[in-house]
Amino acid sequence: MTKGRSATGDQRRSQLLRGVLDLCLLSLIAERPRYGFEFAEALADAGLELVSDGSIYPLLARMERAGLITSYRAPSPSGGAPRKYYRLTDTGRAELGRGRADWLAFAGPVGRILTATTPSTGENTA
Amino acid sequence: MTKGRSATGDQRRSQLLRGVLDLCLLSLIAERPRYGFEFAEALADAGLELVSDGSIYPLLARMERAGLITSYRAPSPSGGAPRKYYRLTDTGRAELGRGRADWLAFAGPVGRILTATTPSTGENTA
DNA sequence: CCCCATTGCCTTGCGGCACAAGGTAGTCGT
DNA sequence: ACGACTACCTTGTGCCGCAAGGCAATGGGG
Repeated sequence: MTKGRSATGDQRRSQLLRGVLDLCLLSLIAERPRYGFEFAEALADAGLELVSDGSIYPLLARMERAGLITSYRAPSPSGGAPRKYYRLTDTGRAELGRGRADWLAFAGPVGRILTATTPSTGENTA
Repeated sequence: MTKGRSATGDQRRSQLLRGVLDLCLLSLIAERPRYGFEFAEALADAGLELVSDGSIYPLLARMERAGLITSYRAPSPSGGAPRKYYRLTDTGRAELGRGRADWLAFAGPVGRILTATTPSTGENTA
């Protein structure tokens, strides 16, 4: 119990990921070609430890179908099944640009709303 | 002619709202008691013009059922149907505090991922 | 008085998506 | 051969924002 995130916290994080997880993957691919297992690790490195591969693979498939990314296979250097690497298309790069703008246009106002109030736990003057 | 936002952009914004819309409402209520119609307006003022009342009322009902807020009715000063005002409970205030922390712990890493990449592939969007 | 515009609240059906759990396949050490 | 590990993919579930539409109360005009 000490270690785990609260159930409600986990649930909120799941919801928060929506609409932005695809952009994160796109952004990570933009740096260099990546394969599935890498993403969860990279996201955890960035501070988002919660993303399960059951969310990532379907999303990658969707994005490939949408023409945002392409894939190719390569043998795993560490032994095991071959990896499936993804890289960006021009369409994907454009989408990433739009998405970044959308995120900024969203996170700004939200942050303002959430911090604009007096965050005191004191009594309200109702 | 499109009226400004693209369909895909609207959809992303819908997804982005998840997990944070309840916190925004909570935060707005924390300032002072509010009624339904006010929220869409307040969110638009903050820069989020997209939220429809079909999202807000069910959410308010859910939060009331969860014990985060309470409601009372008061006649409308501008004529028309009576308003239903909401105010925070202690539980709601606690949830708001937790939510703010969750948001910060989420928005930070995401912003870092989305801006950390070197957009070296070709042009720079300066 | 009746009608209707305005204000305000609520419901239904829909669709997208993260997730948990489980399954498949390739490679290696023993 | 067998298990362990790496890696990829699928299914079922539940949440929640949204569009569209409907109900209730108030007040003004014909």
